[in-house]
Amino acid sequence: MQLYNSLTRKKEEFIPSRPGKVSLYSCGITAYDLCHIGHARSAVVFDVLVRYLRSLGLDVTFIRNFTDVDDKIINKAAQVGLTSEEVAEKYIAAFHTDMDAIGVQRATVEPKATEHIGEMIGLIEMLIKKGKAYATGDGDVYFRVRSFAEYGKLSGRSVDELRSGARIAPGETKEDPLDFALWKGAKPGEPSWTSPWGEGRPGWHIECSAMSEKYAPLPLDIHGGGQDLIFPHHENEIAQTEAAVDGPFCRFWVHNGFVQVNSEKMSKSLGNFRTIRDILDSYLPETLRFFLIARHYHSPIDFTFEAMEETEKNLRRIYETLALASEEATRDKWTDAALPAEFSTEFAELEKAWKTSMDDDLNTAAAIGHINNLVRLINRLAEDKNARKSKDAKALYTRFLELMTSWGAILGLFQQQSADFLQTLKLNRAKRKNLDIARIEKLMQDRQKAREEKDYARSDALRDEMASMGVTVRDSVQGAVWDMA
RNA sequence: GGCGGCAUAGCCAAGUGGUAAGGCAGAGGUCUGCAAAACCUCCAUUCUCCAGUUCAAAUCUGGAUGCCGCCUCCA
Repeated sequence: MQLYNSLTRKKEEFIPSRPGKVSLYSCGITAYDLCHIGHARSAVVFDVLVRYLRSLGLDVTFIRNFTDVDDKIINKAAQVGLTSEEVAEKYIAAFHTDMDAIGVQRATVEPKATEHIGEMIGLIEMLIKKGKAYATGDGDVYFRVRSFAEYGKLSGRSVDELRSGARIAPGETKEDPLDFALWKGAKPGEPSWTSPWGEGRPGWHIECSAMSEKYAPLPLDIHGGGQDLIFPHHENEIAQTEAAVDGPFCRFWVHNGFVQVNSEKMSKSLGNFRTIRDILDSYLPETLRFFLIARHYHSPIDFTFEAMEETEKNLRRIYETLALASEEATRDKWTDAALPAEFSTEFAELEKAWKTSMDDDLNTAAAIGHINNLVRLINRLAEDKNARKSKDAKALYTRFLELMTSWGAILGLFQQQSADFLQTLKLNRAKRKNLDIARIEKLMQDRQKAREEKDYARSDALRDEMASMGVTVRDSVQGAVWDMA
């Protein structure tokens, strides 16, 4: 498959360096608050990538770390009267709860920074020995940016450009304003570990260098994260690891785009920060997941409730067709009537197109487009009075259900029983619209009675009453059902 | 100021040289007691604008305009 590599700025054929095996490291969260939908997007994107690579028969070692020692955690701990460990533990648990809800699978390894202090110290010592880092004497250790000639190759910046903006803050003892901390001397009350430079704690960037190297042979095949991590975090990881091991750190850098809210960057200061839990209060987890992968992972996406409503309608349409296909496929009698050739021809084309899209830089947006086309094809088949009952139609219904199951297992969608899902979705929407379900059920019964008595004036009046509540009624052979437009 | 990205229908959104996927909304039709759902037809001679390369450009090049991100913590 082709993947867009941020390092080379072009799409490249992805071939694992070790046949059949893939190492993928993705930057996880700093555990100091609830995850927002930006975290959800990043997690979902790499979850789909891992699932897809595995579906290709590759043995993927997926590493997603937790930063559990950091200024933000320390601040939060002081604010709420917990220890840093307690804060980190609480939000790691919240991460798992929320990510489980939206179908993000656990990584192969989920290392925590505090469990790898020894590895980090080892790496820092190696960098000092090579002249790439220096201790200041007051407990801090810095990476000597100018000593790494290729610094800036990922973010497209030159050291000279960066220098013009950087300053040494008062009290800092860096040699150069660009140098970044590998180790920070302990301040009173902060979590700290014993090191050759005294009590202290690691800098942020060194964690990922130490943990990726520990759990995967270098170079990594893929390193992922949000686009905002390109500079300085990923740039610094490259500098640290490559300076230490004198070899390449990672072959493919894959970065997901941002989630914006109403076209603005999501931030706490703007007050448009949306946690996963906020969204799941109103929408089903699968709707959020579908929203996140219905656009290409590389583009910024704009979160709006209108977009969620549209996504939900598309998802419902797909599940309606899954329900239809399941029902059609269980028909008792099948005929020998010939199926018009275009059904199977188009079906085969769409099946191929799905894989082509996924192979093209994980283009889930296009892949979902093909699923929608397949949905229409199945609906059209089920509309055809002759074709729908033919043995060939049975084969297509069955194949459709199989494909949706296997594709859905990659996308993390369409895994529920369609009837259950549709019922759950209906109740979810009814709740969101504050509908009185008991009253609707009563109106439905009254209307059914009126219809049986062929009192259409009354049944239509009852339907109008429901329509004014936003409820639509559908009559079928099995009886009347209600839903919302 | 420096670096990078984006600009496709009413809205969302695929499409990186061969003549515009898909979703939502909308119009007409089939079906239906009437509806709804589904299906069929229609809905961008055109991809922000200008110039260029090419037999051929939404796709490549140059320029203009607009929007966004990063350069400080950030998925």
